[in-house]
Amino acid sequence: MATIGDVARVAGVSRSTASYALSGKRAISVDVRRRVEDAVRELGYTPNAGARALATSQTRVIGLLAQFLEDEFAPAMLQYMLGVSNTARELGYDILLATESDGRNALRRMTDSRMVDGIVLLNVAEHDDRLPILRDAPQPGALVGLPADCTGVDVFDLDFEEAGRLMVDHLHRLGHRELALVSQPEHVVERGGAYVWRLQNAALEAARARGITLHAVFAPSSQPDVGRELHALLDAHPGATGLLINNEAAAAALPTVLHERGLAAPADLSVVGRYSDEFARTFSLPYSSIESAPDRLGRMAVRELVRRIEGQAGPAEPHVVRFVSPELVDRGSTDAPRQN
Amino acid sequence: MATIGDVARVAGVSRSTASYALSGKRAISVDVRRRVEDAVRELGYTPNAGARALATSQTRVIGLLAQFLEDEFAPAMLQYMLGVSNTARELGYDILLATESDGRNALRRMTDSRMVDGIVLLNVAEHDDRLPILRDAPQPGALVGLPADCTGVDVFDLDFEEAGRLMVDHLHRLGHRELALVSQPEHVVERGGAYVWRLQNAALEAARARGITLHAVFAPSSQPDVGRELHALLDAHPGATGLLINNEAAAAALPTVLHERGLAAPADLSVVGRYSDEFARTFSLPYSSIESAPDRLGRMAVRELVRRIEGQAGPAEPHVVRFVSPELVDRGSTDAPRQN
DNA sequence: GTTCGTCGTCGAACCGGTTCGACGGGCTGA
DNA sequence: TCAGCCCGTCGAACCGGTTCGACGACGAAC
Repeated sequence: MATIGDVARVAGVSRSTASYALSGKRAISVDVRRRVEDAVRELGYTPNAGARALATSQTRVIGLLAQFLEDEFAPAMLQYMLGVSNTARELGYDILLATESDGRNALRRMTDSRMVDGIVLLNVAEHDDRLPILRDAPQPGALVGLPADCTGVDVFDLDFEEAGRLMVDHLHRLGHRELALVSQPEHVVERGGAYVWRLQNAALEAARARGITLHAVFAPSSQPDVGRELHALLDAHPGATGLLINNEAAAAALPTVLHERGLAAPADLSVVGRYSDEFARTFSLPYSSIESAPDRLGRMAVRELVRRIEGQAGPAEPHVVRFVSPELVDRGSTDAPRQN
Repeated sequence: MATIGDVARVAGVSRSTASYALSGKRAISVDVRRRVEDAVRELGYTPNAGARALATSQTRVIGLLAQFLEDEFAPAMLQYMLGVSNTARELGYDILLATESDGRNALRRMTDSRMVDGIVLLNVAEHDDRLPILRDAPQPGALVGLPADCTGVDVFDLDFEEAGRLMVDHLHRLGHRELALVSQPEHVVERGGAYVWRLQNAALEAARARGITLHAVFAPSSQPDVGRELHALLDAHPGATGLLINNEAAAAALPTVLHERGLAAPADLSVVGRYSDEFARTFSLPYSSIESAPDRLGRMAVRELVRRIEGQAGPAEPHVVRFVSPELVDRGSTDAPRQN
């Protein structure tokens, strides 16, 4: 494999001159520059990443910590990963991926050994045990998901409160007076999935403010259990005319459940979900939904992270907490409640 | 950040001694070893990955090239990635992930700059344009998917021929005499997705050998188009009593389609798919299927790759082409055809 | 005709590890 | 008692880049 020394020899210059010719950090005569470039082509020279990292303390790699937990719906996760990965590439960074369940270990490994210039954390819990480690690390970090304490990192998330209000408002405006909200399973909440609460509390608050009923339940995030839970929910609240779904697995199971009960949306039941458009397409979900914008969030996180890595963000520029406003994608699954 | 020089100073030894104490490559007195270990703990020392890579020409990173093409069903892809990633970690390797559509570029970047010790290629096409690059690279490569030319790499794939035969045999034995096979969309084939052909040809051959009819069609891999295509297929072949699905998107769409037509499996139609158990769970698919074993294939590929990286495979040990035997997971969606 | 500044290049040092050869001290065996 | 060997340690070189300071040549300004 060719080194910069080989390039220098072929071009008939010193190593440092070859380096400057390639980086452009000092003036170089056109003649020499051309000879160096020719040598690079001739030898098929590519700089050794390790050596460069050692010399510059920059790796041009971003660490991506994704956890695929038992009770998480993997296809939803994938889209965040792709948003991060594709944006990183556009900005000239590669992705070092950790999927292991012990995120703390992975994080420490990446940051301590300086394999990465920055870190993106997905699926951040309210009291995420990776955060203290990330704060102590010399590399900057960006999160997708809102923890209780945002100091020292840039944070991006959907505005789940607004999403909850939006769902309730939308159905209230159509005339619904009794709704049911299906959230992620309870242990996701216990583990610190605060977004579940954020949406649910805001929805309950909005319902109270408008004087309507909202039944809030947790449902499993695995098939086929979640289907059973949906049946139970509909049995328990025959008066509910609107369904809010903040649980990807439940959304995926709903078409079958409705079919089994001989119900149609919106004729018999209005339905609003919270998932991405891509997800809706993959699962053929015909329900209006709040776009959760995983690609956009991943993109925002990487953009800000790179800004910080490259120091365009001033040395002590304050950290950012940014919420994406929920948008309702109308797929025609809501209507005025049936009169009976 | 502490370096090995710091460790050495605190322990009162030379840098080389500290290094040997940690690597164990030379005999070290217990006293010195203890002092070095104490210093490591005290300083929180972790070796710098770039420096180590430079010195040893080993990065302990594996490059993973996954392509998420327009017409590919992403959730199916994810499972291969997880199989690779988790196995790599178990063996002490990290994953450098490339999801960009230009796999050639990503591959060249990783190998030329020596960011990785080896490469795993997912979703390998018959004449994959990444292969020539991989063969020229100094790092070993392992593939998931069977190309026309396997020289210079280790190859792992499901035995799609056997899978095709197995599907046909299974339904033939139950008494079916007219079947339909739904494959991936035609341009997946054109792009080089040879596994589509492999299964289809073997299925056609088996059908001919047994004197039964097999209608083979391509279907889109996106929702909701694939549903429409399934309806068209069932309209066109009312006499078909068995359905073979070699198309994840079609499998995901099938429950809805059957519902819409008022059909049940296996009462009205026997169904056999080809997808992973994990996939079946995610999409609540109640159909018997040939396990495509993505996690197992990913695992096998990484195992062999690491063996080769670490030189336990003899210097010129011949490369491996290994097929996973298909296994039919019975979910009760097949039965004798309805007499009418 | 000096002097000064700029341009282009080079040598050397450095980043943080690993590894080879050398070397002193203690032990063993003849 | 001395040669020879092994054990434990050290210094130096190396991996392949980048970057700093120095320096010669040349043109412009006085």
